[in-house]
Amino acid sequence: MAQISEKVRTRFAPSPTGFIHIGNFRTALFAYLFAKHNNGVFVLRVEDTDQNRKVEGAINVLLKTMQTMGVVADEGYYLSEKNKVEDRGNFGPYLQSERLDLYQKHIQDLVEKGSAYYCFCSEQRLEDLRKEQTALKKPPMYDKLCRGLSTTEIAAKQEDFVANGTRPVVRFAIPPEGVTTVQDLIFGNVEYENKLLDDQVILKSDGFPTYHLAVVVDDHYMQITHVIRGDEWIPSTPKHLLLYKAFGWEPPAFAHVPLILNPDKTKLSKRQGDVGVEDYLNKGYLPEALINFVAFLGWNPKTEQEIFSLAELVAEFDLNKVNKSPAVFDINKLDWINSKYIREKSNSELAELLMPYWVDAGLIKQDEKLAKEFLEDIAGLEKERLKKLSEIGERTGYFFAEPAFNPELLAWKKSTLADARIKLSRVKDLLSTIPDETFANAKLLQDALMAYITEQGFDVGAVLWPLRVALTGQQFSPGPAEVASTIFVGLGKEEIISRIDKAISL
RNA sequence: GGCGCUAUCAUCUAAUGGUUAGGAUAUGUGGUUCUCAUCCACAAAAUCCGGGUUCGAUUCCCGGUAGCGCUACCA
Repeated sequence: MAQISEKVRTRFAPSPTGFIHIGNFRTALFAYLFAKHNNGVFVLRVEDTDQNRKVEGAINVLLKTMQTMGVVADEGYYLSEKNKVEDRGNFGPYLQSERLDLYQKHIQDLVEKGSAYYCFCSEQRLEDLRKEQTALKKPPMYDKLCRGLSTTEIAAKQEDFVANGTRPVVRFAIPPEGVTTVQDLIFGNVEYENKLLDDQVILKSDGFPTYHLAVVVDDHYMQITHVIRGDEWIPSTPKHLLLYKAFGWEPPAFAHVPLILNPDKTKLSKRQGDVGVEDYLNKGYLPEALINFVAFLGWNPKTEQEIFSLAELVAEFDLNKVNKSPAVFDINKLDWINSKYIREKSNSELAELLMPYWVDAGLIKQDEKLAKEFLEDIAGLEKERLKKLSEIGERTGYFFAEPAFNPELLAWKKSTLADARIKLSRVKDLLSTIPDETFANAKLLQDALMAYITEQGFDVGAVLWPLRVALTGQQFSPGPAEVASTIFVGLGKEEIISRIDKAISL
């Protein structure tokens, strides 16, 4: 067991697949929070033992995502200031494919101790065996055929393999009897009968170790004190424990985190929407919102506070408060949290965040220079309406191009189109008497408008509705004074007058 | 098939051997309002089923059911 005085070391060990699954990210976040809460170290190591699944440039993407999320490793891989993949720490290399010698040495060690053995069975035999077992409704397991091979038999088979240019795999010899108990910080004790555990392959024929061997060796040498990982690993944990025992090592503490589910309660998968952290980032969910949301899937502080910064999470996080039951990923709640964070941004921060989405929507050209003030004003108007950044395009098109709309829309529900036109021309007259300083301030402009409406004894809606539609072409939008003031700032008073003229003559 | 895990409103969850089972999101209604959004108020909404233990079980135990995970030379 980990001593209290020992420095906590946790790790995130993704495979380089090119994106970070939201469930993996949450696990990484928990590992990070736990380490930081205990003044420990958070390590990032890359598990690339499956050469078939290797994706070019994946580590870069991975680190970039971690960095924008603000969850950066103290040790292992990180992204340098020049966006280069670098590593740091005393327990490297942090890429498993660069640690092959270490694994092979330990596998050899196990073979010599009799805790592991060469297996010469062909894939065909293994497949047939599995089919047969399944047909008989028996659990598919390796039948340990090679476990009893004599030294001379092994030598002979080795020779055949060498002649064919192939290599045998190595399997871990599970003790035939006894019970292995996983003591999990979240799930409690889970018992497994050894005889039900399969003799797992630990060295593949391509010379790479499997996950099971590599994870144990690495966690040991990297001095990981708490293995925090997804709960799909619980069933393999007894094998890992037995491996620690075979090596004569003290195992770390384990904390398995429950899964994240689709709304239909299946394991969160690509088929039912986005699963990559990158996907959500691209849609305009803010990193802090994503972190806040994901942290609350399976964990909560047991108070009524729901909005937490990363620093607050570090202060509050406690593995004891992690639930055992899986949680459904509820996009509505994410939207709500995201909109809360959007509202907390300053107009200028928000305008900057919004820029790529305006470009994306074709409203602003890549290197087009627009008045900062204009964009900030627009950002301010939309701030409390946006659920995610990507919505900005469809909401603000009228600021960048004259709106086209059906004239019928000009008619307020309690009035008529003809009346709308009359009101618009009256408003136009009024606006020509209003000084620029008033235009520049939405509040003052609103006051001026209201004063006029009251003085004339008009219905408020009979004036504001058509004016708003004339300016925006939209059924729903921010108020006319706010919009007019923003148009004034970005496009000038003439644009306002021209839109009103246009609406009158439509 | 085997092994394992899980089970409170639609969703995220709180709480408890005795409570009107609490909050949040989403939903609905009303207020504010030219519209939308915000904001405010209100409403509807849950302890999977069956046994046991107990004066009393949503809570503890057992069984069932359901869901999920694992069952690879993938992680």
